[in-house]
Amino acid sequence: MKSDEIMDIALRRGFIYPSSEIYGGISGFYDYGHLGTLMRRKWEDTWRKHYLSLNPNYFEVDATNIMPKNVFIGSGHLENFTDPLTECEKCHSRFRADHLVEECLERCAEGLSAEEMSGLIKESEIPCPKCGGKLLDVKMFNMMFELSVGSTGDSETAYLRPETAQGAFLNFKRSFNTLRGKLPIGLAIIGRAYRNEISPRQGFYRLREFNQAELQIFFDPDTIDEHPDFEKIKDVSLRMFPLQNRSSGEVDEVKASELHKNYGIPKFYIYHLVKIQEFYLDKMNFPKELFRFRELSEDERAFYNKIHWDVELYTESLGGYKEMGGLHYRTDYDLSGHQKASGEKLEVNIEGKKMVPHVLELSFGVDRNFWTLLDVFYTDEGDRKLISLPKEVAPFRAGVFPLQKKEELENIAKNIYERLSKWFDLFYDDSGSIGRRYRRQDEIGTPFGITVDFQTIEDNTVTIRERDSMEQKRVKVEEIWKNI
RNA sequence: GCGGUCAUAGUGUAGUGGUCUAGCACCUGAGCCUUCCAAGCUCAUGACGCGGGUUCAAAUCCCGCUGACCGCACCA
Repeated sequence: MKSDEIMDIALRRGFIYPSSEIYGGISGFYDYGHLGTLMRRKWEDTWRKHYLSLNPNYFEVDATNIMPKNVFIGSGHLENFTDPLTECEKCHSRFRADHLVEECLERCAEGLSAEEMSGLIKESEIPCPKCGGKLLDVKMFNMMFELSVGSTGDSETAYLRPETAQGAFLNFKRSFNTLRGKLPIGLAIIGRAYRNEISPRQGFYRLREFNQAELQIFFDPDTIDEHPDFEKIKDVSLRMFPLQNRSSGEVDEVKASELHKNYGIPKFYIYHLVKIQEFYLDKMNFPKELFRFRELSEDERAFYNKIHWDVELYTESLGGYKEMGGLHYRTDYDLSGHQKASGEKLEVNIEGKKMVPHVLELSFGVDRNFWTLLDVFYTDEGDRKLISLPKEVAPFRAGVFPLQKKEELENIAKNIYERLSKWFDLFYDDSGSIGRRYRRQDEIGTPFGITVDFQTIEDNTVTIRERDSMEQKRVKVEEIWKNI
């Protein structure tokens, strides 16, 4: 299976490892090895460059992973991130208690406490939908990791953040002021988030501790149907998978301008769809057939997301199209929620116009994107395994090799390695045959091999070997940097 | 959480109570050879997931834990 082959390389070469492995590991947690760390950092750098350059008023900020309980009352996570579960006494199947109450009693279960739901289930004698057995008391299961901050006597309940986004909302007011009161402003956060999944499956896809890269754009809702650069992108074809295509499975290619005209999606939203697609197709080189925007139905999306399309990539090892990110129009849900819960005014005043800005969220799961790069670009040619990673995200840009282990060649090669290392991540290797060393680099996605041979001594040229074609060309040492 | 299957070097595996001081292949390291694509030769490193039990004796049988995989449920 492809996921086994990728995991094999990942473990053997140093991309990812199970966390706390020497103690037996822990489900849903992975560590990054030396190659994985290089690669993830490069993915994040590429992400930064791409999304922060969309507007001079977009910046990266950073926020803590631990936040006090009240934050999550304001954000709605304490209420909405909690699932009421009930278990069957007989067959031990577990069910969402609120869903059962809604289905069986045809009443709204929103806002009911665990006790109220237990009472309703007992009164109405709702049986186990599977075996008809008796259902036990409802227990609240919250997906957030709970912590107590401070010494036990006066400790305060806090949580590990379940998404990086909250940091941007909490810092909105100060950021807005320090960035001199302009809209739109964008606050990006790249960092860890935590969800206590009941049972994480699919290896690296659903993690309990994971990395997110998110950009929260705060804008004036009256301007949602305009974008200064819309003209430039109006003819771009977007790969859309709207709700009505669910049964056919077909992806429509729709021009940005038509998306506006025929589907009524606002221009500000469309502009960012275009930029996201550009990131995946042009920066990450994914074949366009593997990419699509998937529209979410009302019950799939969070209630506060007014418009929600997921970014999906076809990932063989994960069994089909999988969510890599999303573009969420969150309205003023977050800022208004925090304004209400904190008592702090989060509305802004621009030239006499008072408003709570609306939020467009670009949200990406870093680890999933990382895994999918390995999946999509991995090829087993039989006698050669390679990962055709785009050079921007490959852990190493090039390998530097002396053709043979001879001092006169090694000296030149080491010298090239040292000089170019200021600009590129390189890997120096002088052991084994030259072919073996090329193959080793192919397997970890290194795009180029720079080889010092006997001709180098005479005319100061080296060969540069390209990973995918295995073709070589001879260039002057001073011009290597232009060719890799 | 439940049910099923499983756990031996970095990876893939052999091993069915004593022949295990745990075999093999690939990988890795040192050396020889080698003027560009996994060649060859020599040598070397490295493993029974963790904890308990049964037994004269456990990689092997039993129990618990942890983890992986597959179903069910869960997945703002």
